[in-house]
Amino acid sequence: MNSTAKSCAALAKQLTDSGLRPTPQREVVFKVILEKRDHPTADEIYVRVKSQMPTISLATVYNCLETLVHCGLVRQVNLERAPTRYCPNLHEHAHFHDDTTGQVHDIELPADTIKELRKLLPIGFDANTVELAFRGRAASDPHGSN
Amino acid sequence: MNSTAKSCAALAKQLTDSGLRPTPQREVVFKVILEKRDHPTADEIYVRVKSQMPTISLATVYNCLETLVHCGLVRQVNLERAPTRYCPNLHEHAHFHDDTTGQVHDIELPADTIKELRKLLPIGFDANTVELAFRGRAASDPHGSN
DNA sequence: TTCCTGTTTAGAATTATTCTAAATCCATGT
DNA sequence: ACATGGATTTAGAATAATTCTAAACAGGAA
Repeated sequence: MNSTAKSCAALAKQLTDSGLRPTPQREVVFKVILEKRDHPTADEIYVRVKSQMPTISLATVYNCLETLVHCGLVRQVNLERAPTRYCPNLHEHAHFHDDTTGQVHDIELPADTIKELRKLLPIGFDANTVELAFRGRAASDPHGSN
Repeated sequence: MNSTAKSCAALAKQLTDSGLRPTPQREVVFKVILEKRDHPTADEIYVRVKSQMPTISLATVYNCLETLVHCGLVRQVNLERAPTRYCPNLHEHAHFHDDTTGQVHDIELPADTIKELRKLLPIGFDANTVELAFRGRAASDPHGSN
């Protein structure tokens, strides 16, 4: 089971499973996020989508993103005080925010890292999400990611 | 060495060390953050400060906060898409954001947790900050913190 | 005192996001 | 095929957090 969302076929299924419609707007937004995995912001997604579907509105992009996040097809990444970014990598992973370039890199984690981190919580705390984010600078092209 | 900022005396020193002036505004903002450690937002700080110094402006509160963060007297906490919060606990610690109440709790971490997390970074990545945040719900008063 | 630089202030500006209300779409029942 | 109703999209207004701007102010060095 690859936890990275793969295709628009998956999209249609996931949407209808949630009682939602696989509309052209949702498809193109999803496609754009899959295409270039650089953690784009809503605005960047808007620009990219417009070239394929010039009539789409920014509000729709926000709507679609909300829907995709809700269905678990896309993850939302909030780093420091900056526009929210979107990420189709559904693996448990951390993010590295490069202060120099502003780019966001995925950092894959050993299988049980998040599980271990959860154990650090005192009793009484029940986390449904764990976010691990680094900030700093990355060598120009650390491992070919973007 | 207690890494939690303790007093306004410490403030004055830290500021002058950085070539900045220990102004009344900076002092009162700092005092308010120390007083009630509930991770207040800039706006909440503004309200609290105004009762002691009614002429202060919101912009000044933002300025002072920026200064305090710069001097390392206060930490900035950004959780999901919400107003930035401020925290005088300078220990390495994580945050737990309670979805139900909106409250933020400090989670103290074993001494080397952050160091271990840093090791997970591929070569070429050099992090100067590591943020670990949980979201979920906490038992009504998990351990008397707020 | 005068000058200089750092600081504060009020209000305008910016930016990301959400809201609103009207238009449109689509599946369904007739 | 056709009307109905709920979901979706749209454009633009509204909101909220933060930053910017320009003018006033303050305090220390010359």
